[in-house]
Amino acid sequence: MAVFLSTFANKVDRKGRVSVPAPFRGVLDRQNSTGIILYPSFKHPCIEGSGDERIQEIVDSIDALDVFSDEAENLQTILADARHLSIDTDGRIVMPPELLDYAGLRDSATFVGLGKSFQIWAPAAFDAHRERNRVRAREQGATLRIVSRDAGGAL
Amino acid sequence: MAVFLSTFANKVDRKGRVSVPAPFRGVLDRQNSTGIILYPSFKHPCIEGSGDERIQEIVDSIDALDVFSDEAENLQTILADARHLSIDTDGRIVMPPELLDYAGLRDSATFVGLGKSFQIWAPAAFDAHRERNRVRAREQGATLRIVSRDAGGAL
DNA sequence: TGCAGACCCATATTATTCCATATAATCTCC
DNA sequence: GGAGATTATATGGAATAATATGGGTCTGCA
Repeated sequence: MAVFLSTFANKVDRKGRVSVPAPFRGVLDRQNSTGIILYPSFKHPCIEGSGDERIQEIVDSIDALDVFSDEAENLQTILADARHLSIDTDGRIVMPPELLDYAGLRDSATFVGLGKSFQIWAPAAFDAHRERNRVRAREQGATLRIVSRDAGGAL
Repeated sequence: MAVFLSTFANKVDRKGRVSVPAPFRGVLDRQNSTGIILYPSFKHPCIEGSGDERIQEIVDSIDALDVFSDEAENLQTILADARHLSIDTDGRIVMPPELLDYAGLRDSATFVGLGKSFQIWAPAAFDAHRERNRVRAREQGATLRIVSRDAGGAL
């Protein structure tokens, strides 16, 4: 399966238009995706994106649940906030104002490949996020090493 | 299968007419739906909506049930209150007064995509409902995050 | 004849398509 | 291997189409 890789920063014009990075468009083509799905991230101030088959997975998950459960309503919240956007002949999408606001996007957007999906960040917010992740990875890596050494009794 | 996504707020005029959001009309077309089915929600003060297909599923379900069961009667209640509305050449429907009352609709209606179906809310009521859902999703998300070992991070 | 519904039209606003250009990447031929 | 040519990409602006929405007209029905 084709995967979203690497990071690209593109401009957002006055109409809210952004070029989807060409490599991402290639991935979407290979997934036979008719467009692109965007929805606000639960966890971060950024936008989650993917091909449209992802939404089918969420809809199917909801079907498998009790219609009136909290869990089903949580998932439905994703659908209510999600947007299906078509990519125009120039490879651009028009970002809805709600999503621009949610991610704090102004005149630039950073596309971040995450394998099966990707994210869209305000550049400054993404830099901070990446730095936090690096620090945490370093700390947790150190912790893991200490634990495994202790367990092994090498010290 | 095409799914209802996103949220749209449209006006209700003096005659009770509302534009069905164009993306929703597209979904209905792709479902070969001749019109639109509306019925009051069991759980919330809003209107549930879908294409004709969905009602066919409900009718078939009733056929498969014990005629005198509570379940059958619940489903039949839906049918009794459900309305089939046709979409006019301008993409509008005329909302029946009973449904307007039930959802507390006055001069504006919020269409909320939920995948295979959608809901219609009074804007203020929907805002409150959405906020409740967000709080709950955050709480449940927090629980999940702790379980998935993200608690160690600097979030 | 009054009333509600279906249908038609006008229009402002918004969204989509089309076109032009600058920049970057790739290719080709010498 | 390198300079010029060619293509792909990103980006801005203008032209065109779609949408939402208000008002009017014509029916059939009570």
